[in-house]
Amino acid sequence: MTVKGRPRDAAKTRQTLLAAARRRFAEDGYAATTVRDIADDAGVNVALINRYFSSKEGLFEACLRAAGDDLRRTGGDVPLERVAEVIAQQVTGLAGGALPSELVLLLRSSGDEKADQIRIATLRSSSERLAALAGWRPDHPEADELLLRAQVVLATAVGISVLRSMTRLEPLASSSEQDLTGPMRDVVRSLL
Amino acid sequence: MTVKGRPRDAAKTRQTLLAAARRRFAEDGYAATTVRDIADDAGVNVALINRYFSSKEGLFEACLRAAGDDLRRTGGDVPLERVAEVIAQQVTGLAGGALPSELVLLLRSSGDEKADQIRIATLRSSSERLAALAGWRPDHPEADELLLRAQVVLATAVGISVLRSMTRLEPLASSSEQDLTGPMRDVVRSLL
DNA sequence: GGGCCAAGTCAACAGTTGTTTACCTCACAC
DNA sequence: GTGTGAGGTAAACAACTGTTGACTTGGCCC
Repeated sequence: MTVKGRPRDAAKTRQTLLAAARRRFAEDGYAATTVRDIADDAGVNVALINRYFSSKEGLFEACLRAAGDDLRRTGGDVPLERVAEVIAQQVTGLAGGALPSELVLLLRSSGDEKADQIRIATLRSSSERLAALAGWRPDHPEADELLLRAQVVLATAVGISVLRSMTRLEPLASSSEQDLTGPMRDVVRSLL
Repeated sequence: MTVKGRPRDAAKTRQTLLAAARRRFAEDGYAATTVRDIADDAGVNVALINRYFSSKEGLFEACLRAAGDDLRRTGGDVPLERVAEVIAQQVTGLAGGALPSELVLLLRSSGDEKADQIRIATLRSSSERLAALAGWRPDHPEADELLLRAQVVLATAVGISVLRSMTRLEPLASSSEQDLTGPMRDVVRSLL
């Protein structure tokens, strides 16, 4: 039942599956998402998940890796003064197209060890890059305190993303990038 | 196979199940948690879940209600100056005994409509109480902006709880109530 | 002390899940 | 044209899940 007009293309099919999986995993979580859901969204046969990603776990790890890459791309050396607006943009999801914020997916857990390592490595590097903008260096005497503050900034971004995607808490859920830039600027200024 | 020494006591069994469920649902999420897991943790037969809570969904709703009640108890009229330390206490889990922070459970979703209503009602009242401390009134001209700022404070608390419980991001994951009070005070001051 | 009912147990059910296996079919090289 | 291999499909599997109904057991009242 190959879709007419779309030729057989392994790479494209793989990417379609990955995109569908990222959305499902981010929105519904790992356990609540069925491989059949993902395959149906992608308009593709279930068995192809195991063919291209070995297992549901493998697909999930690929999603985490992709989200981590996107996040690294987004935060590629931004000056401290613009951090607030980049975060506001990130959490409102205007960054990566129609996909929900990568931060939400990064928090989903499958219970698998390898997936956990990807997740934590991504979050750690994010918080360190953030701290570095405020002068953080690993060997600085009060390094931990500054890193903790950067992680609280990250936590704010995570919290907003999560509240926006898992609840309909108004006015936060419908707030625009512009609405959030002001508050975020205050948070960043007060912490870093 | 009733445990020797523990007499038959419906109320106690119900509470034991509820406590086990709250921990499991908060730590692993709704879909990843099995009713058999909960029953085993509670040292009780699986069928009792359906007897006392009608269904897995019913048990989950009871958990959300209980977490909401605890949260309301915690935040019972605190002056604005002490909000930061109460939040620091809440997210480090020192408040409700050995249970993980209620905020994490409040974010777990089962896909059920009724559960979603409980969740959002709790979060909404929390953010409104927070905003009210900063002078918020529903009919005030810039009510929405202030409420949004209060929800960003709530988001910070949620983000910290989530990052602490779902990752081992250091130094945030091992930070103490004292470590977090300073940063939280800065956040609250800058937003409210 | 014997009945009675709530508290707790057990086994089986029907549906769903991730995964595998054998099979089909399209596009292209020759 | 025809064979060939990669891309895609279908059906079945075994394990697991929430739920149910018939059953047993313990403690209290008369």
